[in-house]
Amino acid sequence: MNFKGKRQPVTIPRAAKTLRRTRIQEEKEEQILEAALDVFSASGFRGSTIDQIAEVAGMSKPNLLYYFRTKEAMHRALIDRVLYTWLEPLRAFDAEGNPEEEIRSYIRRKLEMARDFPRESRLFANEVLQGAPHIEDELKGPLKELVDEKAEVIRAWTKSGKIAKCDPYHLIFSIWSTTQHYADFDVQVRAVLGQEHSGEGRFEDAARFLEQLFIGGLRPDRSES
Amino acid sequence: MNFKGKRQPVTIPRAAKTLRRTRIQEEKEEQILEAALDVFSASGFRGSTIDQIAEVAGMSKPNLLYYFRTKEAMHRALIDRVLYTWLEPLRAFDAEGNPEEEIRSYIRRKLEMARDFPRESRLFANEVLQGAPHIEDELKGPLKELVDEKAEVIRAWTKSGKIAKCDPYHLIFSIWSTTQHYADFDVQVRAVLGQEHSGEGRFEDAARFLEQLFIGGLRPDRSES
DNA sequence: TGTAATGTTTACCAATCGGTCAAATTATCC
DNA sequence: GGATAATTTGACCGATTGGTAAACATTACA
Repeated sequence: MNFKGKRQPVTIPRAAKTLRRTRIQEEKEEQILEAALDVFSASGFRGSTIDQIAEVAGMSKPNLLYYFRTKEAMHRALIDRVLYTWLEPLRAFDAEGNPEEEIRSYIRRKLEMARDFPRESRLFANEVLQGAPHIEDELKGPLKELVDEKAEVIRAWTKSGKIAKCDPYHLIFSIWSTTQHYADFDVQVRAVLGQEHSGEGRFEDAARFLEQLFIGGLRPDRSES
Repeated sequence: MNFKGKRQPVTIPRAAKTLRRTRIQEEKEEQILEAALDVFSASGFRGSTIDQIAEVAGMSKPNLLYYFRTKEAMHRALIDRVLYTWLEPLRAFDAEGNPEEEIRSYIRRKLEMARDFPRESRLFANEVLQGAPHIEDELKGPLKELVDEKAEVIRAWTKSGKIAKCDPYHLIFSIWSTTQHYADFDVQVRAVLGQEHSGEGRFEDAARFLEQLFIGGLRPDRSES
């Protein structure tokens, strides 16, 4: 009551007094981010509206804005929450493991994520495709560092002859693009395969092909001059 | 003067009297589509505004709408114009050619398109990513037919043992995704590679890697049980 | 050169956008 | 149960959206 002015929404004080966090807050923010994921992943940031998100979340627009003060804040919260999870498979890439097996399981994992979390994949795809205006820092920071680290691992493998000599960065790009394709371009994949091949077997087929491609393509057998 | 009502914009009569088509029409429509490509490819359909396009095109909004009556009409005209060109590389896939060489040059061509026409790539990527609401018919029609045809060619190659046994559809998907990645996710690629590797050599590196990957991965050498 | 067709612009519209406000409602805690 | 803080809502705001109307300017062509 010190100031007659506006009471601050909860998401701001949260930083100040970290202790208090209502059950309702927990639930509603969850609800909102879930809806936001639906909408942002389907239309991109600019193409999405707060009203859409509110409708999907089943609450009024001002109510949304009570928890997240702006559309940007929603998007940011979503990105932050999803990014860590999204990089998990790459983080699991183990320098000590068997190269062939590591690559194989990385492909598997990425493909599973494309199957099980297509909205998350599309969220990033939309963002990056449109110039990554909101996640540039994440790309140049944490992402680059992680990739640099893993590229070094791969380079070591190539040097010791465990896999064919190749550019580790482009290898990683290729695994990303081929696997995420099944989430991001799902409509196209379905359209081309037709109904007959659009069942769940689709992902098994893709996994088999990609393993064959990458394992075969990286086999150190012959000298690739 | 027969009707006092609105004069029809040119793009409609065009269908009726195909003969007349002004020099100005030619130029302005070109100008508009060029600007529209800029904007749509950067923000997707829903995220783009007519005002943006008008500004890029250097003309007033009503003037744009004189040539294309709606935002949708612009988008459609753009899609129609670009689609044929975009499928050209796949169309060039030759059943009679040497499999290894055909695949190699298909990769090259797709990669060149990603480098030289990134906006076109992103235009489609945006559209497909957001559920292809405007090009569903094209995907299920012309695209599917072309892919079916070329998949048959590849299948013949695998059966005759010229390349390793593999799913032709997923092979095509993989070539699409890996090559278009360099256009669609350009920002990410740059961010990860850093400035030092973001020069023109980038595409040469990518080409080398992808050829190695696909040629190696499809070599029929050993029996892939 | 005149005039009809074509092209361009200013002013405007209703709908929707992101976001605010104050009042009303509900949960929390003593 | 009452005070207090947290939550929710309807009404609203200025800016922007896609698109229109009609006056005005230019071009093509006889």
